[in-house]
Amino acid sequence: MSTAGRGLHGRVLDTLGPEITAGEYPPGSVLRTDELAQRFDVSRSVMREAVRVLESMHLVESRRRVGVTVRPRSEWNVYDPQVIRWRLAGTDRPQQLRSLTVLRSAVEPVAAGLAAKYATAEQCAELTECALGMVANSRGHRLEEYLVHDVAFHRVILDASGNEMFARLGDVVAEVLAGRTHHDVMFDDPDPAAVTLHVQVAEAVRAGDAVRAEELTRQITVGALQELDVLAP
Amino acid sequence: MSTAGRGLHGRVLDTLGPEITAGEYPPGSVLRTDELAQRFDVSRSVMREAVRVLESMHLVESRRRVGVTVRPRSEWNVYDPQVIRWRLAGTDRPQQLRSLTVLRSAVEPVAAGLAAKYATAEQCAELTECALGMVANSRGHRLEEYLVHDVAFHRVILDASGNEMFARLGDVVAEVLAGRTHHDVMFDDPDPAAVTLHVQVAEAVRAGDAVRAEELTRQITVGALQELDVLAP
DNA sequence: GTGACAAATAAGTCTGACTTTTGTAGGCGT
DNA sequence: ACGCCTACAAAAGTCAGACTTATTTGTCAC
Repeated sequence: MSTAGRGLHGRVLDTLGPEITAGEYPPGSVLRTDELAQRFDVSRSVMREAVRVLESMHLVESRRRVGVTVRPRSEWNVYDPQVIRWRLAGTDRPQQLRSLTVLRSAVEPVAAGLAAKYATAEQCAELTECALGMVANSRGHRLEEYLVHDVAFHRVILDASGNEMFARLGDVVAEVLAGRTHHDVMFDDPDPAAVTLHVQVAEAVRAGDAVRAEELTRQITVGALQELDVLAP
Repeated sequence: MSTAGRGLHGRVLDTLGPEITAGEYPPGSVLRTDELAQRFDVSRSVMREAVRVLESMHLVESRRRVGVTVRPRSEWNVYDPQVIRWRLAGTDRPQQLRSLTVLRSAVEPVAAGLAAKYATAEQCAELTECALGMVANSRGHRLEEYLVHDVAFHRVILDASGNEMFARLGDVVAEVLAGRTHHDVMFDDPDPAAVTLHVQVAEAVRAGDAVRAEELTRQITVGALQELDVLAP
């Protein structure tokens, strides 16, 4: 599911990345390439490649005669899917989940409005299909099946918006939704009101009613925010 | 201003990155590290580090016995500031500018609403100061001075939202605004209505009126979208 | 205290040899 | 003709060692 450490440097990142994003090395901490290479039992070339990747994510900065210093959280590339995954897997999970949900509340309504304008007939059909799938699995502890359709629904909306940057948030939304189902408290069955809203959004998009699609989606995201407030006050 | 090629691999990226994002190598194209190393006159180690960075941005994929293949645009990490800069500097500029402006139209209103809730007294003061600076430079061809305050204004809003992911869009917004002033057609003086809106947003945030701050900011971003439609239909 | 100079240090770079994976081509039998 | 298996080759991946360069820090003279 994850990037899967293809190559040695990837395996190094799989443990070093989460350590850094979890805050195990406070900002300003200094790591030395040689020591890291020894610790992970890899050559310096491999270690350097790993450091370069971390550097490109703005997690660390490498300077001569100083070492590899950890940058403050405020400078991280928090939109990097890899960084997001690392943070979701570690101690930063609650804050990361909140940030992402707020981001969703900003982006998804606008995306839905655009989808109402630009969605193809095929996308409309797919959307309706997803909504029906959600309805069909909204009762009887079918959380896994429900999740699949929920994720697909939001992916279609983001894709249909026609905005490449919105579309790229599909993976992120997928992980937020999956996280809600698997890790966090989830009621036995999804909120019926939310299910209805999804169906209505599909209708609005199909009808080309941008204002309505946007407003309905806003209600969905407001619900997600409230859900979060209940769990983590 | 840019990342500035610290180190040899950085200098390689400064030319190879823009080439890829400009679409000079169509998706599926295969590059070989040895050839690239020769072309840029660097050692393979350095070239490998550069490839690793491109790989972490999902611009390319490196596979044994095949080479370094360019990935389709739909898989790029389009939120990576470096990728954004490369695209803004190349042939992708119009599309990138549109994507970012649409993203702004989604994020900034919500950010302003949150800022109205969470902004500190200091941030409110800073905001008012920026708005005043915009007014003061809104006439008489003082585009540069105006730009400085405009950028600062939006940065404060995004920071004051309290959402780390919104805050990280400050640099992006800065480059969009700078691009509008420098590269694209810009009227001799900024739109007076936009200036007024900024002042009103500052007031609304200070007053803690989230709904009003959001709505006013939405008007600002709608203006930015219309501006774009005029330039690139 | 200030300035210049010297030493120490860690990243940066290059090279060459070796390993591992994997796509492809060729041979074989059915 | 078709499928399967093997052998080869190509390219990335890895490693070790020697060398370079920038930057900090400490020292000494003034």
